[in-house]
Amino acid sequence: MLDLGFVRDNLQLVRQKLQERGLSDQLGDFEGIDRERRALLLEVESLRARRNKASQEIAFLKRQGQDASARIAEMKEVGARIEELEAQLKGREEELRERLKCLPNLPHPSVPVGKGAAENQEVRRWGEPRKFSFEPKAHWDLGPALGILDFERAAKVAGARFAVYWGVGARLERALANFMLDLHTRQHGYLEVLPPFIVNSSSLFGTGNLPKFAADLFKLEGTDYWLIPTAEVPVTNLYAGEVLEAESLPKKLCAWTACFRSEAGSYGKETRGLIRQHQFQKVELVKFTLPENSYDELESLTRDAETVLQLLELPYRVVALCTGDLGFSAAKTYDLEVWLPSSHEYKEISSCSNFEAFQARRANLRFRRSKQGKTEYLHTLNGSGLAIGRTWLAILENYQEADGSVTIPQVLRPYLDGLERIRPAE
RNA sequence: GGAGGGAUGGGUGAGUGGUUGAAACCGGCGGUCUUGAAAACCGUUAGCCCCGAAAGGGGCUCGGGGGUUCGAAUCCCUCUCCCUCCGCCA
Repeated sequence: MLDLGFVRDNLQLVRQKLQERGLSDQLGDFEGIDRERRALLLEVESLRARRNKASQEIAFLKRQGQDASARIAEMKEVGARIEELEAQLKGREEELRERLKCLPNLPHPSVPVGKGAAENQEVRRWGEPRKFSFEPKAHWDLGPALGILDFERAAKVAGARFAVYWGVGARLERALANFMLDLHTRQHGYLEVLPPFIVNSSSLFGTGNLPKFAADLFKLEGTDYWLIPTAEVPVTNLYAGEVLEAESLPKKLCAWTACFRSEAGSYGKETRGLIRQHQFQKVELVKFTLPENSYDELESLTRDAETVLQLLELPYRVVALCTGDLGFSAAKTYDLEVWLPSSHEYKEISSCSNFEAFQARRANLRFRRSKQGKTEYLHTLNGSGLAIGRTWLAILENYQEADGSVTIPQVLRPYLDGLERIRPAE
């Protein structure tokens, strides 16, 4: 959420940034409503001041055993007037809050201006896509042929966009989770946390998923519980409402969770394979930082995520999302895209973002520079490190052999009892 | 699922309609004393918002929301969370 005072003082800028995102002007008569709001507030508060003073007089008169009925009658009227004005004030505040809640974050000046994914800017590439001496297969052919991936039975027990992993397939998924968690906790200084996979709506508001994006989520019927679309939601809200010490920043957390997405509106898009599922696993990196450090922290967080791909020796590129492709809460985002030989393209496998104080304001995440200092909003960042399902499929496709077997990347072998290759089941 | 109890400032905890934004204690900060530290003593110690150039003035907040009242931390309703007991359960 943007700061009310900031929006008031920078309406032009906010309007321009909205436009750069390719969004229509949702501000409406922001200034007018705010002006009315402040006029009402002024009047209500002065009436309340009057009532407070009179209340003391009434108390005094009563204690003296004198008659206070005249003052009481007078205050009865004042009270009614206050009530009237309060209702109006509440209406104005509500209007402003509704607008503010639905306003996206402002893109950072370094974010390229553009309409959509086509105008994202490639920042760097790593690794050389392998030259195949045969036609590389897609993972949705390789996996089932190896007997480690099964969409039919998943459809039977759940439905479309679910998968069942069998045997080594399941182990590979688990090995990837362990490998990523070990890397980030041992080499990159993150603290592992295991959060709830179900959250309340207040947490989803904190990260910016609500109120606008309820359709992307699974809600548990008859409750205020939602399945998490990413560990970002529970982890970012861990310190909601708290005031942290500046010395405790940055806090670097990493979490393995299942993630659940309704994928409403994506019908017909990437329906085959593991790319777009209702349920997948992910290791998420989350940082809470000082405002002045957040952009450096974004660079290092992105590098931490890239390290996973480098160690797995999967070719990838880094792109800076343009204004038109940027998520609602993000001020700046780098996507990591892994090479997929079957489709001859780079496919998103991680998204690393700086949210600046946008989520901090919504979730009330603050810090203090000194004991007697003022509280300030901290900055939040997160990135996938990595999406496990997509890493799994990238390994299958990039490490496949002509006979349909798949070589296990070196770094994963210790997690699989030294297994070097997945071969078709007998 | 059933029955009961609770939520007050950084912490413990008092306060059951009127100078209570809130006692006391602990903690924190500043000081006195000391070579230094401890102890002791003294002082100080919530947040948010509005008006204002500032000085200053005002408002709101005792888990959230609503109500009663001239006036609510205190009374009523409701929601959330926590605790105890019973049942069930990994």
